[in-house]
Amino acid sequence: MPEIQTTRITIYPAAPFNFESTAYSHGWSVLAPNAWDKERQALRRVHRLEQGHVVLLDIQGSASSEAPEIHVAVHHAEALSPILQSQIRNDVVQMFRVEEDLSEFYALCNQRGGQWERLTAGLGRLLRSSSFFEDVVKTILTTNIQWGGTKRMVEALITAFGEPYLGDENLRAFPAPEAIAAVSAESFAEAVRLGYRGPYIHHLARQVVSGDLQLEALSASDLPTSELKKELLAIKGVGPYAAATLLMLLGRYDELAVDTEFRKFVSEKYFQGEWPGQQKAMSVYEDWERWKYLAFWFDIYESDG
DNA sequence: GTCCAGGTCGCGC
DNA sequence: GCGCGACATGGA
Repeated sequence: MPEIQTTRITIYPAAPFNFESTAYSHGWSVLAPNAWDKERQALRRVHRLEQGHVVLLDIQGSASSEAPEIHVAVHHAEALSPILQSQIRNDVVQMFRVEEDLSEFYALCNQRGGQWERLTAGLGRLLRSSSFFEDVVKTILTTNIQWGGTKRMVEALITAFGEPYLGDENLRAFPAPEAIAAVSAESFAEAVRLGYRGPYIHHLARQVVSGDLQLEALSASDLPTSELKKELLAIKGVGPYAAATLLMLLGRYDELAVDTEFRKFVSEKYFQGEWPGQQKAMSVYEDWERWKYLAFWFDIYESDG
């Protein structure tokens, strides 16, 4: 057993920034290889670096909302070069959307008043993954399945193809596309029971590895949302719901992800339990301009209490 | 056993 | 462009 070292990295987001609400903002917080430690209000993640190192991240926020800080404890065996440390910093910055400017959204929240004002204290950031590949795979695995099924499939995928942290079979990182692409579609389907989604994931991994699909470049592109959406819809397994979810993950909130959850909530809250049709349902959030997704998300969140 | 899930695909019209 | 059945899997 190699000796474990801990390297600490501190990130200083601009205020307002609420760590807990970002870390625990949606299902991604508890979807492997992430885990939420409620006691310590800490996000743990088995994290694979580009060069193949696997480290364990323990991420916490500071108490102060005036001068917010993110404390990352990196547990590792091999030495962590400054380059690797900087990569980890960038990954955490992406996951927590440290550089996303929500001031325009907050202005709309203040106009609305009431429950919406609470968000302006640095809420509204929804956790991302450190790679868009991981976000796309996970999003495809949320379609036509209950949340329990999504968790099971993601865990199975990680168990079969994720690299372990220090040889610990129970702590594995999210698989690199190369690991999935290395096996045949048949072996992949046998190794991980993803149902009809299996071929989509395998094909996606092969496309990413071959360079036919430049996912990470796409995620960083400044294409207009409508064109970006077209590119996302071209991915097998990604339809209107998944595309809107992925746009949200990329910080574009103009599209609503219409699914059973959306239908149920909007019907009940605004239309006496009747589904009014997609156009009318979406019109509920029309005046949120390019912040519709966040408005819907926190409409549910605030209604749940 | 039967139904169906935070949908999407591929067809036929 | 729109409607419709099929789709793998396992939990409810």
